[in-house]
Amino acid sequence: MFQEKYHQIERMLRACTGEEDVLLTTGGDHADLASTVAFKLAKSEKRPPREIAAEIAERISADPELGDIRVEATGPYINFVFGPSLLAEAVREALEPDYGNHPRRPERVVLEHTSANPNGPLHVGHIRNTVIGDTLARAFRKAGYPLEVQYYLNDMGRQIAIVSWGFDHLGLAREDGEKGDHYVARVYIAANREIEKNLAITEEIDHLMQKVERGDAETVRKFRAAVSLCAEGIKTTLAALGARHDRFVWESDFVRIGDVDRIFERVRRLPQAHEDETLWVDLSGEGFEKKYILRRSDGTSVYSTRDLAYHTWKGHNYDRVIDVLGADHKLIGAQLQATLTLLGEKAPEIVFFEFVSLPEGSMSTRAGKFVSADDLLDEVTAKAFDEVTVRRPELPEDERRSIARSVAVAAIRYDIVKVSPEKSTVFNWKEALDFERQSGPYIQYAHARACSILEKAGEFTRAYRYETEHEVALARHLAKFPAVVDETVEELRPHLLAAYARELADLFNAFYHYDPVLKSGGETRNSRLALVDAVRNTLQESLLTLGIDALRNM
RNA sequence: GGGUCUGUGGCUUAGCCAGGACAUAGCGCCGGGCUUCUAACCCGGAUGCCGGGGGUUCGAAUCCCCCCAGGCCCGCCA
Repeated sequence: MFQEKYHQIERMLRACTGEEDVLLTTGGDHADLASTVAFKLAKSEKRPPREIAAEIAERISADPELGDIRVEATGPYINFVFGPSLLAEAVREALEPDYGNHPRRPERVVLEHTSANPNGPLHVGHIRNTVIGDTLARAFRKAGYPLEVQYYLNDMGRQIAIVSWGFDHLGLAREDGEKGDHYVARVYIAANREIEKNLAITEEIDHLMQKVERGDAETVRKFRAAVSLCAEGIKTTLAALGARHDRFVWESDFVRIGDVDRIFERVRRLPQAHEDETLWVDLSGEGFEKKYILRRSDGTSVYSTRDLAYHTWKGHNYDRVIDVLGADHKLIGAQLQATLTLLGEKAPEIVFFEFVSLPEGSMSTRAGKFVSADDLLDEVTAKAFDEVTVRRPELPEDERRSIARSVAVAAIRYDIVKVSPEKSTVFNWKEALDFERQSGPYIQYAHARACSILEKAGEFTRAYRYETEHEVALARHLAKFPAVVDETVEELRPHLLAAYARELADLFNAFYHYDPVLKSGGETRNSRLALVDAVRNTLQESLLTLGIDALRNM
């Protein structure tokens, strides 16, 4: 309804003013939609904007196509306010199952996210990638796109060689109950300590990398074993966070099936290519200073070469290619895009997010300086269990445990997704453990409240008459949800969805305190119950899109 | 040094790309509200030269230039 009315009003304003861009936006507190086109016309017509706004408002309000929308000029602004029948329509739409879903769209999308190196567990920096990526994935599916989510497993990098060397030489045993990824990190950290003590080991690592690139069976088997062990642990963590990948793509496959060699051949034919002891591309024409090296002097490929092969493959199999990457990949991401373009391939769209650090500085798997996602989940779940036990002591323990797990994921995911990706952040335990306003649990709580009211209400006949300030504000906000899903996907900004859900919870809580539902009667009661149900459904759909459980009880 | 992102009340943060109506909200602080639909809640109050300086514009947190501060990047690592 909202998007339809937006386009209708835009059309009417265009017809009325002759302007292409009629400067139509959401009107905030003032209106559902508002235009500042009068300012623009004031210049060419040399007349005061308020005069022009008044004229436009008058002409448009005379048009029967307008329907149940009130137009008024407030000074130079032209405001459009939805009338009662549109508010009723908004609530009716918000009651539909899968509210916010868009019709199927044709473009096949591949979204890559997380793709952390399998040399240790995911830490609080990695899961910013996971939460942004998984939320976008859910939003894309809601927006109607056929989507595949991929994790690119770097299984032949230097750090894997180090892990493999560590397994062979350090004799560290796996502890009881130790997750594979944490075990791998322990070996990786210890191996790095050895390398610091004895630099000759570096040559052994180089040798391992040459062997794996040549496809030496024993070395490949060892690398795969280490990577699998770590990846299993990572998958467990991803599942606990509610993030699902459709496919894990192994980097070494692109070497094995010959795609990397084909990239070498194609790059070599580029006018920008240079071949001495290495193969490199001169991207100075694209604004990059340094050589973009794709083949080492020992003949092996580097990460960038394999990434070119991977993205070439993605470009051939999908219409849109999207990567979620940390800001430390900005340069290499831009070089990748530039080189793919030179090769005539599709360049990916990249969503960058800035770094998460600890109060004491940057995180480092190699130095063992990080807060793992597993530890974070454990701590937050323990706190959530305490909270739910205080509030709902009568619930059986297994139910409290289950609620605590959902609340913990909500707290963690929301805490991450609510911040714009371009902001760098410092991990903070106090904020991570906060379940109050502007948190995931706060939104879950609003949803549970709505469920509770509906449960107590029993049968009722829906009505749709909204008059109080709080009812009207809620209905207006409900109408915007499909547009927010669209905007999230178009701008690749998942925090828009986070803000929307929080605002809806805020409005619902205010309504809850001012407008009694069960104690009202007749059409008011039926209208408010329908509104509560519509809010419940919309909160549920937005929480689901954020990867947060919509609890009925907490 | 070059590139890039960020800088909004004590702290965290929205708005910036597509310039307009009193700059968004939370935490913290002060003061209220639970025999009433779940108080993980609500209401009121104090707190802002939107990093600094120029410019463009009828109008700048938003666009342009310079400067300052911080993060990240600048490897035959990934």
